Amino acid sequence: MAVTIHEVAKGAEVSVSTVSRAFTMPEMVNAATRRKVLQVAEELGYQPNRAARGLVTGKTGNIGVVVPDVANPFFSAMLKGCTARAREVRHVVFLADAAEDPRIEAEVVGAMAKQVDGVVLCSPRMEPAQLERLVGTTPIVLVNRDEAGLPAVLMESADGARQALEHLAALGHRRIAHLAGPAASWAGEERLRGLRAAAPACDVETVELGPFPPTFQGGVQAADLALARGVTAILAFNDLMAVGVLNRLAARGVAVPEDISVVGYDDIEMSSMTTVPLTTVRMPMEAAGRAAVDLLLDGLEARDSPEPARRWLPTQLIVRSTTAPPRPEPGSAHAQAGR
Amino acid sequence: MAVTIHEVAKGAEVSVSTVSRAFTMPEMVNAATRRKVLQVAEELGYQPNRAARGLVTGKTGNIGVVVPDVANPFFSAMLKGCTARAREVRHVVFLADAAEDPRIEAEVVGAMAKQVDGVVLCSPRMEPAQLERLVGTTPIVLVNRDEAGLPAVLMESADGARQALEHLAALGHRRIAHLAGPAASWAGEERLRGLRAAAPACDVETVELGPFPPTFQGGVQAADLALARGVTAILAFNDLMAVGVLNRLAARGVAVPEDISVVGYDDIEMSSMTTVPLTTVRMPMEAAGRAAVDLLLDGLEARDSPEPARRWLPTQLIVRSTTAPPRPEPGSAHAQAGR
DNA sequence: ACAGTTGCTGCAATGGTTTGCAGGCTGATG
DNA sequence: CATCAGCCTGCAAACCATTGCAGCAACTGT
Repeated sequence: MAVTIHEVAKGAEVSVSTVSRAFTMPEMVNAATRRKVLQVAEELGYQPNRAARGLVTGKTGNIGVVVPDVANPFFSAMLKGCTARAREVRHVVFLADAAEDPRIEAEVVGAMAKQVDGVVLCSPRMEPAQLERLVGTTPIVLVNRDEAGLPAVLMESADGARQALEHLAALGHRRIAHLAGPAASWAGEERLRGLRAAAPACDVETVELGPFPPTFQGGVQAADLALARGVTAILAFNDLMAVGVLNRLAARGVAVPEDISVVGYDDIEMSSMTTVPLTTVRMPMEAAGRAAVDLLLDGLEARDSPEPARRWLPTQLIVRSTTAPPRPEPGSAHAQAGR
Repeated sequence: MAVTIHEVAKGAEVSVSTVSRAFTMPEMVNAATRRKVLQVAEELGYQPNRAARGLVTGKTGNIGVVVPDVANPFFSAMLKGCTARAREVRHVVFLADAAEDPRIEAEVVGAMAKQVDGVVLCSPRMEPAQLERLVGTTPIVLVNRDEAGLPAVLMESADGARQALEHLAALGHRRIAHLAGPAASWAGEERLRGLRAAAPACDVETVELGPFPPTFQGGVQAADLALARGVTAILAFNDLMAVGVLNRLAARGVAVPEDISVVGYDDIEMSSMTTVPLTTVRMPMEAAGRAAVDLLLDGLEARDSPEPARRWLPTQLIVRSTTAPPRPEPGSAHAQAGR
């Protein structure tokens, strides 16, 4: 059905080798011959079959990407980075959605392994041991997870948390709740680390709540708990939770940012669309996707480098409208009289 | 590097043919032999190389999916449906993000064509002529677009618009704005068709505005125009626009749903998370993705059927909190005195 | 005119898998 | 015991592309 290299060869009256070379090693074939070949190929609509090439060269030009959930904006942004970068370097991507299931994660990389040059694992949920088993199957790069021995692109989650905390502290907040996400989250641990490290210097007391599901519902659930603890600001695990918090707070009649400040994490699209736009720390998800495929491809070139490459991407606090100075305490010396 | 059928054959002391058959035509090989083969394969961690199989059988077990923008929740939901269904039928998906560019769309299906059994094109932006050219390259099924001669899965957009309109009419609205999306959108045309068909029967006057970009910004821009036209309700092209409308309305001090009703379209995740949850018509995006891969695979089986298959999926109005009866007109006979 | 380059091209092997065909073994039938 | 029909199994060709090697022509320098 589809047109092969043989038909082009026949059409251009050359051997298949020449056709092949015309595409992959242009300088090796006579300019006139090449022109002819390319022209015939164009007319016939020939597209090389990369699978066949992969068989002989060992390089397929495909890369695998597995995400826990494509419908999650955090991951779809990452995925977008991967596909965009892959296209730039003339690769195509195999996608697998693991449906948040560690077993599926392992299974799909096995299924893809033979057809790709390597796979990028976004926030893999699986155990280190399982991960270990996958290495050797095919080259791997991790995103948003740090496992000894594996190349990874990481985001400075801890630093983001620090920025958020300092921002809040500078506004005058002294008692801040942190709503944790899933216990197993690497990024979550990092954030907590950053928070704990920065808290003393900022002279703030953190109230650690959770874990909660990293969803809108998780946020509404957490809001009440935070409120009961008498904090003036809330740091949510991610934007989805933060939006849940915002909603619950509105429902209970507490004003944001007047009564309480809220900051999210990730900066998904939605964050700028809430009725009062969300202050959040931006994670460079798309950049992470791009970096991951670069790392993967570089790693394939340079087999030699002993220690696994890792790329750190900066995070940045985006101040919007859900943060403000806390209401002055009634008896406080600093209470502003006028106004 | 990777373990091939040959090593399994050696390990199980049989020929490669037998190993191959043990996997693909189990009933043809002796039960004991098969057990042995499967066991050795398991031990060695053998995974068949589907690319090689594809070369000889012409069926790769891969399907291509191209979307205009993975980061768009509408498409990521569709994509999720595709990947989920593909996994169930033991296929893997090749993903391409066309970045909303018709040229890229055409290009990527060309690039994938040889490696997949067919491709599903989600809301393709390209011209009918271009589309035509692609047919013949590889089997294709369309989603959310109706082009003569091609199998497609379609959503009853017109009916969704009808439901929304009737809902609004039943609440008492008589003058309703419709905010159109991109002019080239098939779904948009369908909706308009449904709207126009239903309006007379409902005794409502529609004010057709647009086209606008189908985004948050498009919505804020459109809101002012709608307001100026003195409507009591707004039907937006999609939820993103509706959220933009909501925001702009809030900023201008008009209360939703008291002063004006708003209904969106699509029912993306975000719709239920706005401070006042959005009334919208639900598009079965994930179901559409699943249906698309089914249609594609069925089409491959039954080459014979002459007329292209098409699957229509129902849409459904989801009433949440942005719709309510309009404020009674000051001089109206029906104005409620008490209260 | 000759040997040595240089530049281009074709032959044939290669990769991992499927599959048509033929051969071998077992057991049943006569 | 001969025949024949299943069953299984192996051999070898095929799929599409890449690439080392060798061949060939034209050109260089002498």
